[in-house]
Amino acid sequence: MQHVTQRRKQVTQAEVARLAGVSQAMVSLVLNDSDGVRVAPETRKRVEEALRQTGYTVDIMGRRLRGKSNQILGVFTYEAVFPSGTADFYGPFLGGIEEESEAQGFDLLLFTSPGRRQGRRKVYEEGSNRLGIADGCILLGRHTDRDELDQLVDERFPFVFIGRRESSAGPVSYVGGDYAAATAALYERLWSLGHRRVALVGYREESESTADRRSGYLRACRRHRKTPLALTDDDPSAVFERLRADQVTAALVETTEMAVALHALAMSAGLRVPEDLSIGVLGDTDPTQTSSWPLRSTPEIDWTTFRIPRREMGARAVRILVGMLRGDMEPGRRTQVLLPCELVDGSTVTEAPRTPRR
Amino acid sequence: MQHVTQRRKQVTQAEVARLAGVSQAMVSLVLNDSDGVRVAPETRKRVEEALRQTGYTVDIMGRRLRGKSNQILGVFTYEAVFPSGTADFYGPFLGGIEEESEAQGFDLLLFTSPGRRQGRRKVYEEGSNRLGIADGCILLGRHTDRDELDQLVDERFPFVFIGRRESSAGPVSYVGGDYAAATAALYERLWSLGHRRVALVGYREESESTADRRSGYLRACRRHRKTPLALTDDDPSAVFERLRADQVTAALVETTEMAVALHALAMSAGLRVPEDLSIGVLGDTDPTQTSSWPLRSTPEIDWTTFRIPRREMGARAVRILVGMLRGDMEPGRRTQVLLPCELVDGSTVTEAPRTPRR
DNA sequence: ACCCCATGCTAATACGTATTATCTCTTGAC
DNA sequence: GTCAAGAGATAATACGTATTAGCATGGGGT
Repeated sequence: MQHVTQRRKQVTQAEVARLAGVSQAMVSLVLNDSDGVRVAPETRKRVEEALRQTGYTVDIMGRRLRGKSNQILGVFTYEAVFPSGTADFYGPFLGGIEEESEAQGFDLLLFTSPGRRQGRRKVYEEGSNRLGIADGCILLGRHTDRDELDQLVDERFPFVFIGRRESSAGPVSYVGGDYAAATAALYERLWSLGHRRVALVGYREESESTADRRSGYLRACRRHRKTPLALTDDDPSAVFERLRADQVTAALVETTEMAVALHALAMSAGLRVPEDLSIGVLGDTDPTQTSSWPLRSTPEIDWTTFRIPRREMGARAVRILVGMLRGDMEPGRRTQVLLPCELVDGSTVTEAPRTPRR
Repeated sequence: MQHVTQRRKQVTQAEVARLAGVSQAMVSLVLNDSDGVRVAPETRKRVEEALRQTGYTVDIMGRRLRGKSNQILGVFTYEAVFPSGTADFYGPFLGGIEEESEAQGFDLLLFTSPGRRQGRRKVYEEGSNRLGIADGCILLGRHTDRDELDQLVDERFPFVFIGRRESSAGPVSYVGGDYAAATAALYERLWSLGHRRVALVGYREESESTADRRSGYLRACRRHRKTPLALTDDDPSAVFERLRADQVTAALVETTEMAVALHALAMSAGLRVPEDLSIGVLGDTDPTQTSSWPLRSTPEIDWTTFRIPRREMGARAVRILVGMLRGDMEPGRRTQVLLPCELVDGSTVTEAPRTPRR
């Protein structure tokens, strides 16, 4: 038993060249089929034969170091991609990404190694940036690190975010859902059903998506000359009390968790949903996301909400990124896309009650 | 508008060195804290200051170019990883793979580009093997290509299969589920419930997993001195008729699809499941797999089956692969693991009927 | 005064690849 | 016979990093 690791002899171009009796450069030329440089058919034959014999595979590091692309798109997620639970947030995104990558002829590099800080991943860990292995990168995840984003923009590394992101360091390419428009549309739906007191219940934490939802809500309020009631309190029962006090007949709720909690509170207070209180969920949001709202055993509720086109977003992001890599765009420009979200009619919204609740 | 792609601005050690007034080597020394080489505290200070100012990050490629091993594990799947449907076959496997990779400090490279032939992916495309990009590779998928597998073994590329595989070219490392034992256990369960005519309904196509299930079934039959009845016909109603003709009281069925079809046929023939016919499913198999059996709108049935430890299999495969890469094993040896599958008691198995069905 | 050695740094090199400049033939035209 | 052209190959180089060999300096021991 030889204790030496039978290291897979990484075949280099130099070895292939030796076997074929040519120079390393010749091998590279044959491999890359460079225009303008002619290779004798006989030599090409010999080199190709040697390539087959040795089972040569290109070393991406060497290649990339030289500044060539290696047909790899990085995918960086701020949380684990495959959760242990059944709920699956990233799945549809990745589905779209995978599908489109395959169509475009790129492999996907999932960055998992950089380690985490407090459960969240970091792009830059101990000053090492692994992103560079890929030609470009797609970033996903709710918990974005501002400084990291800035640094990324600064480095001019080609990347596309899924979900709208802003950076003080410059414009960011992204593909997001048009939450503002969808929220406004949901408001309009409620309005047409007779609701005149519509509240917004959102995250306290400020992120782009939360801001978008609120801006859509505020826009709709302004349009109908109604005073907005935007609640962000983390305490469900306090929120619920506030809704009752203000005689709210419909609530636009940012996450399913919050909606579930409100639903439960309403039930136990003797209110029926939707007859007494209509509830609209602002997007089929991440079911796995941590929330301070207590999530009880959920009966399957057929929420009225809007569908976030996750799969399309993933695919679109890939197309944009590949476009950037091809140099289709002027360097400075960035592509920013908001895809429409389709309204989903569920059973948690109906006409406003005739007599306001006491 | 400059049409040249703006080259990525990467801070290099050389630039840091220039700023600090030292050599590139000095920067590297400071960064790596090499033992034996001493750096003057004052110089170290200056370099560290320059590092902070520039926001330097290590270029992983330059580094790995020296050491080889790029801390990347390849994942090759013979079908798309993220299906568009809700059913998710690969999810749990990948979950385990991801988790363990992260723990081991490896990134994952999903191979999607090699193109497909008739919907199935191919490892070797145009003779070039992209797998070599990774340090080692994990292979998954029902539709394995014999020749490809042989070639892989031949190349001595480090890889681990998920699911038992055999190759004529040599031993293969794998992590599988112990279908034989689990099938035998399910048989024993049925036996203890009084069933004396237990049939096997499996794939016609011969694969390792199918073979394992059958071998477990045959072993159990031998133990109880019963003549096996192993059906592989693709026509559900023919199979069902055969079961009736042979007065079978319990069927071990390889896939959920087949089970669903049998269930439906039994119902429409006036038989109750499980009172008249017990059905055990041999593993919670891939719900997305194509089957010739017609899959009707399925009521959610609480099958009696065994749980395939997918997540554990993924994680284990990674550990084995990383071990191979580290050289823990003697080169020639291969690791072959079968993980136990836990029995799941559902509502499709009960005591054998007193009077055999007519 | 001389040598030795430790200290603190730099120059040089290797890693694998792609590309450019350069070199060597062969051949055809004059 | 000479020259130009051009085909066909090679040498050289750059990419960013880690490491080793080596260079300068100075202090202490003999």
